Amino acid sequence: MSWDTVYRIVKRIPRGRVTTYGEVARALRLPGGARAVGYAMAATPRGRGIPWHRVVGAGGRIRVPERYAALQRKLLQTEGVPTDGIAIDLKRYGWSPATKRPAKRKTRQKR
DNA sequence: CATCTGACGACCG
DNA sequence: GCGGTCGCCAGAT
Repeated sequence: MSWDTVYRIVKRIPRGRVTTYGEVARALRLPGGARAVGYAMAATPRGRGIPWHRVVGAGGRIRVPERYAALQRKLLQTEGVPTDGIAIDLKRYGWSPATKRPAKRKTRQKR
């Protein structure tokens, strides 16, 4: 596996939603590999359509350096994700990469 | 091959 | 709730 796998998942994050490093790592069957995911995100090339800003730390807390945190919060707010508080409400804006099953969405998700 | 590092996570005090 | 430690994985040296 490589970071390409991480990018693939990150790119699937719907607009207006966020996920955590841990979730991505779990989706890759790498529990505990959240760190590697974060490292991958740090090396994420800009301009490739990779919504890196939709990946946050556990609990929806921002885990990026200030210089990027400001931009990330702004981008998220632009997408409709309130980041004013200490953390993002994952219960509402969280998105599980492993649960991405829009196949038969009989029960539509609330937002 | 041995070590260190890092946009992490779970635990513990 | 906050800060420190340990364990985790992939890459770079």
